[in-house]
Amino acid sequence: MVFGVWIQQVNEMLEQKNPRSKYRLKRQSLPEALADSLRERILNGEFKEGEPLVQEAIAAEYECSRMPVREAFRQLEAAGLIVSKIHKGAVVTTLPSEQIMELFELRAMLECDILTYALSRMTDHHLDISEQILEQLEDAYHKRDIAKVGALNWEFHRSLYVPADRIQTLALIQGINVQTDRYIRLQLLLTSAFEEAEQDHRQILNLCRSRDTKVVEFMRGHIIRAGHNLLDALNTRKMSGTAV
Amino acid sequence: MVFGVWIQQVNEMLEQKNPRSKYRLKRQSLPEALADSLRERILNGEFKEGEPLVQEAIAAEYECSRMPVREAFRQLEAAGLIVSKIHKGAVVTTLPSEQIMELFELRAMLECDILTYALSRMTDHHLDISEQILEQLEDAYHKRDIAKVGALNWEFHRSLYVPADRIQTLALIQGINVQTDRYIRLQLLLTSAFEEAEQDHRQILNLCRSRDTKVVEFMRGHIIRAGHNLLDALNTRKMSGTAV
DNA sequence: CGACACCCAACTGGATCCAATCTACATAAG
DNA sequence: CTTATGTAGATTGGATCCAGTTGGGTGTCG
Repeated sequence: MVFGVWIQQVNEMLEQKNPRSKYRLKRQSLPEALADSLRERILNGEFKEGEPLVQEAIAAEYECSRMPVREAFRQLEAAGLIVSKIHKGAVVTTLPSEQIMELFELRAMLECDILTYALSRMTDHHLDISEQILEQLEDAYHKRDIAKVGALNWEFHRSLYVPADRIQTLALIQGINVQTDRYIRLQLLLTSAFEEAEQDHRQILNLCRSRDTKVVEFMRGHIIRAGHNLLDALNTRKMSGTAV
Repeated sequence: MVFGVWIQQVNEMLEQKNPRSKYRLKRQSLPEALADSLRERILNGEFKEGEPLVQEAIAAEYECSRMPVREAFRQLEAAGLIVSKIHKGAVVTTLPSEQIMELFELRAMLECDILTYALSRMTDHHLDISEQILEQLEDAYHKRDIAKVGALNWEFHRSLYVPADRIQTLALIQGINVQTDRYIRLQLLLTSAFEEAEQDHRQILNLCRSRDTKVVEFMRGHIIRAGHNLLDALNTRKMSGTAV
């Protein structure tokens, strides 16, 4: 299970609720920082599917020894981003398309569930924050900043779920989103199908503002459609024989 | 997210489907073996909630250096069984009861979903395997072998879901089950409420044999009830002031 | 008597070194 | 010419060593 580390993050977020000290400095060990950086690079497609990750090369890049790299690899492996075989090294995970769709279906199920909880607990303050994120997201999208769009897309979804106060569910969803993000960012490169998602987001926020329970089913459609669009994009890419 | 490592396991299982070589020797590195062993010990309650895990002590126990221990810790942390703070070491995770119930609710949702997929694909062969596991489970239960009951309980559930061929979902469920197992085993020590679950299991298997879709809702009740029973047991224990 | 500073022991974090294993290429036998 | 085998380079796995941080205990000063 990939979500232990997210639980910790979520917990840290929630600790901020009672802001005994306003300033929290985030301290992370080198392996964690490395894992963050490598995760981002995988998500951005810098390391492509099936590409081997060599410990020594990474260590050299970050100017550290191989040890923290090894620990970071364990984290990424637990997150499902890489698989490592004994004495043969690590490679970036490759998912068959059925499993990609399965991930989107899982997201649909879990995110609809948590959204139901969240809807009745949302305050206007929550919604303002979501709107703020959405504006940043739209901005990033128009600037074609893929990495930022990927990150903010999740931030927006997440902001809608926080009021539910369902820590385990949120951690689980975050773990799945990390995986789907890879493909969403890939899709952003390939197609312009994200336009549609942009409009969905506005609609979702509006429905939330009026506390309309129809938003749950709309969200399900939003996620499932995103999955289908992605698979279409991947298939046409495969058809046209473009290299990864 | 905790489920990357499970995905690998599940994939290895499925690889056996095309048995190019009948004999597969499982080779795991020391960190993996350590993680397995430590996970089992945490699940069995040998390391209790909040108890610190000292790298050096573990390393001495297993007669190895601290390095594989550190990597094993990363895995356990990703699985949500321990949390480690920088320069302060690792402690066994403590979950508030709302989060425990949340885990059971997640299981209910995910396991019902996958069971729906599995039901239409089950063969008699699958069911025979499940029955076999169930018999072992009943046997272990009558012998009061807590660890074995915990493991076989999951094996039984799992065997019902395998036909669904939903790898990601199964991996996710497995990750959650690892966490709930801790408390299920604790409950086995405290109460005799598992009798009820035993009968449930027979009922579930019978409904599966007749491919009755009512089994899905029955499963939901089975899991949710297990969660409630567990919380009751935990509360009465807390009331009576018994130490962990 | 209490508060603050300092110091020391225990532990974790990271680097370097050595051993085990895999891959690829070359070489030899059929 | 094909296939099997042996060997060298590369890469991972594990152990040992050193540095940095934490927390508690002691001593000193107000």
